[in-house]
Amino acid sequence: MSLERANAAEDTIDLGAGLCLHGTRMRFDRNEEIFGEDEPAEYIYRVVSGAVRTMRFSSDGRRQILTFQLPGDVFGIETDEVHTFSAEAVCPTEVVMVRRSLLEKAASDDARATRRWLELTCQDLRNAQEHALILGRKGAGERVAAFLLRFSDRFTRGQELDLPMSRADIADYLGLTIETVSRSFSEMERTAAIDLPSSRHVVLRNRSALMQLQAA
Amino acid sequence: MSLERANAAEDTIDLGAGLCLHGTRMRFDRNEEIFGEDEPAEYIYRVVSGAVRTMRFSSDGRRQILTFQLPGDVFGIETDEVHTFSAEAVCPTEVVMVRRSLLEKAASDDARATRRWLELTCQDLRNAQEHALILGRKGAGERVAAFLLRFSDRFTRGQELDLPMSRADIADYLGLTIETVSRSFSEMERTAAIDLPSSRHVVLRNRSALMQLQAA
DNA sequence: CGGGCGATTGATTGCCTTCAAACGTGGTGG
DNA sequence: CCACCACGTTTGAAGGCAATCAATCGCCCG
Repeated sequence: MSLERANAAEDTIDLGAGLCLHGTRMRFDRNEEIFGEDEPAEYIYRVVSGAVRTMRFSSDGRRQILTFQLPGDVFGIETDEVHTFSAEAVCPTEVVMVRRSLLEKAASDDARATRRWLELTCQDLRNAQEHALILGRKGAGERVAAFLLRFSDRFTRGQELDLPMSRADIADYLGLTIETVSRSFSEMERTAAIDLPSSRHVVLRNRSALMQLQAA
Repeated sequence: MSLERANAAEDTIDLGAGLCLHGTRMRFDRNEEIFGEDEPAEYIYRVVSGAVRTMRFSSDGRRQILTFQLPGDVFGIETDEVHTFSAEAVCPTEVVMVRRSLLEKAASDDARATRRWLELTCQDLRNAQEHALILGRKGAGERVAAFLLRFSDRFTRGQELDLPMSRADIADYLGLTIETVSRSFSEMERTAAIDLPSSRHVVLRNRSALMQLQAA
């Protein structure tokens, strides 16, 4: 019984102050689309396990990854009726999806829900601005170092991170090419800032060296 | 009497639905700081005339301009207690500043105020994401063309725009150097996409050519 | 008329991209 | 169980685009 309740509790998006929106759990395969740009925004999402990328495409097909969403992150909540970006699973991923109408209802019933929604959006905005700083004013090595440090808190166990995403994903997040990202990793390994036991597994050997590298 | 009321009405920030926050008008000289990063966020602002740039600096001093705020635009409203970016007047500028506590009060009294706040933040987020696409995936000419088109609706009279900002500002907004921006303008003039009667005055001669140029 | 600042133009450098090839690993079928 | 294939990654060589360095121009203001 308490187990049932615990499971039920997990299929929600928590807005704090005891406000939980109930939704349904959903699985997505690697590279499967969760929603597309210009599609009606019917649901909001929370990552349960795995990882999600949100992205936009330029008219000639170049891809810019806007964010990586990790377990616990909420995404897809815009005030717009239509998604302004698309979202895909980076790897096999579980999400909870909640009808947007439930969020709208909660927001009109309880001011704290709107407030929480606002705070989530502000957080996204700060992240986007930090991202703009990286894209506009940093060199390749600096971008990759900043990437590792930015996500080291999130998918880390000690100093070891397991990257769920490919080099192509990192490249499209940082505005670089696959090759340049790979070279930056190799360079960091040669300078003993990191270890690369495998391409997706990074060990931060010298965090302060990374901090210095990142310092655009 | 009616004139007095009209003037008073202008010293407000309008949240829609009849919600107006009263503030005080303020003038800033060219390049004068309005607020700085990490300063307590005591006020929110609306541009009355002139133009404002918001920006962040990397640790070694490189500047990234995040947005240009034009008359009518509201800026400086974050949920954070502290500004995460700084703001300066691009040219002699008038703003209305409203105590943040007034906004917080309005938001806790009226759900529509929070909702409006949320919508403004979402708009900022969309702009930031569009900006990321430009910074991450476009070449120099494409960036400058996108810049002209993006702002052509705002400070335009017909096909003529008066840029309030310097080449340095444009460069720091687009993640380029002054020289590259200048060369892009010259190139556009040579290909008859624009005219440049003076460095701050641009005439859009061939809008579809610009659209094509921008198409990353 | 002279000074200063912003903008333009030119020459060169350097970093990242592009093109190309080899490597390694995980998965599949023989 | 091993061979083979596909795909992601790494590495190398060459080229291109924007940054840098440097000089001139034009304009506003004193």
